[in-house]
Amino acid sequence: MDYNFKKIEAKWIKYWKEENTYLVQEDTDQKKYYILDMFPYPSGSGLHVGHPLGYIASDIYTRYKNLNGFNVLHPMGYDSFGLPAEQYAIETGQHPETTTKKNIKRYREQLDKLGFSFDWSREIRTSDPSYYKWTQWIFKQLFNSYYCHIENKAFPLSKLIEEFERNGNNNVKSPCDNDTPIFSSGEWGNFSEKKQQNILLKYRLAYLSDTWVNWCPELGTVLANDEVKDGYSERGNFPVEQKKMQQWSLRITAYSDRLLADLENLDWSDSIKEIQKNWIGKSQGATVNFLTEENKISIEVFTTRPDTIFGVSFLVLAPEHQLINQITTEKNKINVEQYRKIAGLKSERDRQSNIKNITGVFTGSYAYHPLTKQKIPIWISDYVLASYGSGAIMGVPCGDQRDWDFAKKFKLKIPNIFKNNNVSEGAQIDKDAIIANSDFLNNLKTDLAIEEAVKKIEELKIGKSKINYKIRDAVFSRQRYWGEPFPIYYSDNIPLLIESDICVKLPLVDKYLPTESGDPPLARAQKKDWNIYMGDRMEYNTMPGWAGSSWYFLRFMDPKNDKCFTSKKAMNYWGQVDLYIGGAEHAVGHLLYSRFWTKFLFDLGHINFEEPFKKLINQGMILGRSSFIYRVKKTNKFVTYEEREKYETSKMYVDIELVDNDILNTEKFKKWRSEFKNAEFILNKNGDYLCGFEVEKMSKSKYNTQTPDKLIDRFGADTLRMYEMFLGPLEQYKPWDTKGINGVHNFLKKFWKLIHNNKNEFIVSDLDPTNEEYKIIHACIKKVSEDLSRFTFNTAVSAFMICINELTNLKCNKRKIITPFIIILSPYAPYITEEIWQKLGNSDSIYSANWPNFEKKYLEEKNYTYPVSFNGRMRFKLDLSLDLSKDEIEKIVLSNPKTQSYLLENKIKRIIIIPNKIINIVF
RNA sequence: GCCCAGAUGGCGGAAUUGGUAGACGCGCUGGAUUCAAAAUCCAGUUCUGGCAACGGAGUGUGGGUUCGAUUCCCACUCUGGGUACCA
Repeated sequence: MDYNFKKIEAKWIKYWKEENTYLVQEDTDQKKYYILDMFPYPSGSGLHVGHPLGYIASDIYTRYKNLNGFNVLHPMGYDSFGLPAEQYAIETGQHPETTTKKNIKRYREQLDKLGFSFDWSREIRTSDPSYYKWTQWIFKQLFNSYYCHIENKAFPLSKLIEEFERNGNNNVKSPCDNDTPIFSSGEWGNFSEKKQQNILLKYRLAYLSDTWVNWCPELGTVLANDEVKDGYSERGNFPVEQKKMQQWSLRITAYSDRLLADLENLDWSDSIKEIQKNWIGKSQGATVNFLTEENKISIEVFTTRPDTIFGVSFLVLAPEHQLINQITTEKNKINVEQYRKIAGLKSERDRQSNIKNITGVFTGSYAYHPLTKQKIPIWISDYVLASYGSGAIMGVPCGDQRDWDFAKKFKLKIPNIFKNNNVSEGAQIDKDAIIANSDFLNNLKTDLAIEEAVKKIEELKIGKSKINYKIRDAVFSRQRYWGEPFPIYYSDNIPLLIESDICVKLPLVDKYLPTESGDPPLARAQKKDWNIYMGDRMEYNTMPGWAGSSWYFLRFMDPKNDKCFTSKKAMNYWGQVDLYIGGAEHAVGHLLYSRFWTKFLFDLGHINFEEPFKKLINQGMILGRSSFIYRVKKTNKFVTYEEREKYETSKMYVDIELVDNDILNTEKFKKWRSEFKNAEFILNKNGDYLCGFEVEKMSKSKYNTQTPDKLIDRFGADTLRMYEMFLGPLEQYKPWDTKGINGVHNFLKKFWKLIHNNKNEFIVSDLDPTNEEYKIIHACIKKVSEDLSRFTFNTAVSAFMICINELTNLKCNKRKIITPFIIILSPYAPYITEEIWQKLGNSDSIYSANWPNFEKKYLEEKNYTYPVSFNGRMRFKLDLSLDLSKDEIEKIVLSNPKTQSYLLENKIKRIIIIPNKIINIVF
């Protein structure tokens, strides 16, 4: 083998480690650049080929920036808390820390092989107490803060307490729980300590509230949406219901407006900004109160279309609405109860997506229309969500399609409120429609009618103008073991902070399951198992996966600091992340929460920037091919793909390692998980179990991951790096396929051959290059520089190939050409270029070289080959001097005999000549 | 359902501002080398008619704007991602 990549790569991994080539320090003489990858969750299946895609791109850009004189921070770490490790712990009894450490070791080995320029001295792990100590610290800050809408920022709670002592809460404009009472300073002073704490909890940015969870009674635990399939638990296939549970929440809604407004200045893709915008979901509308006929209960609805108020013919409440019990008449109680039970089994997503299957139930009660005083029926339906608006809507079948469908199904009235409108076909959703049959709103267009309607509603005191947000406060607790414990204990049922600096460490437990009474796993820990224990009990919940990832970019700047989360000095130098690369699937989770925490820390003066990530690139996913098996419901029998329709089945992922050519290895499958030990199979005619498949996201939960190891072994990391880039644009989604990898490997071999003789001896020429050779290398420098500056990593690979093809044709192995070539290639293929850099006689790393400038003079052209088109269709080409004027070009073209043969008898209408571009003759 | 993307040869993709559609690579076909194979090198390769010269069609579908559309506009189809406890 001439190009011995194995030897070369092993040599340079060792060198970089020994020489600390990629160690980064603050250096105020140098301009900084901070490049960050979304750090991985270290799953048991190892790094898959999708992970390095972004890391390779960021590594290439890091090296490019570095060669251009920047001091580049490019760290890596692990988001090491998470469900899969816990699941594995439940199954095997191993502590998640053990498996996590093992997985991290594996990841590190894989990452090292890929030749990344990470500064590993800065590695962080979110599950390490030295890290989560500071996650807890941030939680403490959130717990001890409230948001002030007057100054539009967060403040320490002490400021709020002072205000309560002085004036009560009458003038306070701060987001708080809906049931917060109004009190005077005197009343505040007379409240018991417990009552005061309860009230403060209603203002804290981290607070306790009741929220809905997927509860699986049989497993005695809360499930992630991911773990629920069609209303059953993926594990064990048990029914799942919705249950209310007291949990920690973070008041992200306080920041809605700022999170929305500041999107504007971010260098992020429009689509991701749009996703966040829609997630925040700011809408201007109004609340309207409807009084019930009998007991005069007021039902508040929220609407974005108050202009359609005269079209209301019914009200709909969410099945969870608090007033239902009071409203429902005796006669309808049974129906309503039944309906609520069924709705409780459905997930929110099911309720929203199943619009063809309209369901609902009548409460038996009526409300008065606040303007027309007409009687309108009050219904319950699961298409109304308790969590949005007020959990109740006014049904306007004439103006809203869902309302129209609902009215049709239950034979409710559909009063028309638009000019020239026919209500029998469907709702009128055109925003330009003119209002009719609506008293004072007649003949108005939507915009104006909304204004007038709101004015009237406020005047009559039947409602208020209101800005509503779709975004909800973020639920911040999980009933899990493998997450950050809260620095919280309870005394007399009041949650209190552990004030000392000590990190509350995860206690040991005997099992990673919930207790028999349904408490989270931490409730199993004995008092002595906690490194700190206070009050009646400790908090049993842990923090969610996104806690640690919401601020990790700050810790990388100063990862070893044990005095604070990151020193001011480090923060002032590194500042914002200049370039953040990661998947678009984090659009509203991680990317929104990090923005929230950054703003919060900014408000308290801990950091001096308000947005974490200046520029964001979303690498497209590398998609995998998942395999599926079909379990016959409520059994341990699995039916082959062909026969699956004959049974009632649920579709399940199966590890692609157990599948070859879509045929399941049933023996391996039985050993896969203990629950399948006695699995039975219904096979096809050939006696095989055929799996179904889908091309989709590569993910551990889909068991469809492919690792890079085998490819590195066969082709080397330089080849894999270039191939992943060559696959297509970074941002695009693409299915994984190794077919083309040979081409990239051949390129490196070809390059090697150009500068080595038959005996594999290195050989370069010291002759001066010709203009032609200079032109080739400078065209390549130009193309690669441009491509890198616009992040099109794939086209640069072609440019390298073209360059080597052309140099090979000229048999050019001149030092003055090869040197700049390896420098621009080094970000892509760091190993082979280090090797050649050394062979060229350099004693330092190629990492300390300078990026070459391309020189225009080598690329200037005197002539251009014009495509000559007739009616836009290219017919022939004409090589012309670029000095010619338009008139001269026209003369030459018209006098060309070919022109006549295409024109024939036709008269020329127009001739379009764009110098250096095209000639088009229109006839 | 809702929100966001994407669709170009047999395959991955290129065409940067509306200006030669298919760069580069894979695969395939033929040839050279070889006892043979691998490796390497050379030539061809969108489809279609034709010996050829040269035509016709063509960037998911249908329409529009333009001298000119993969690129801009409108309507749709399919695929993927997210949808609040996977990360």
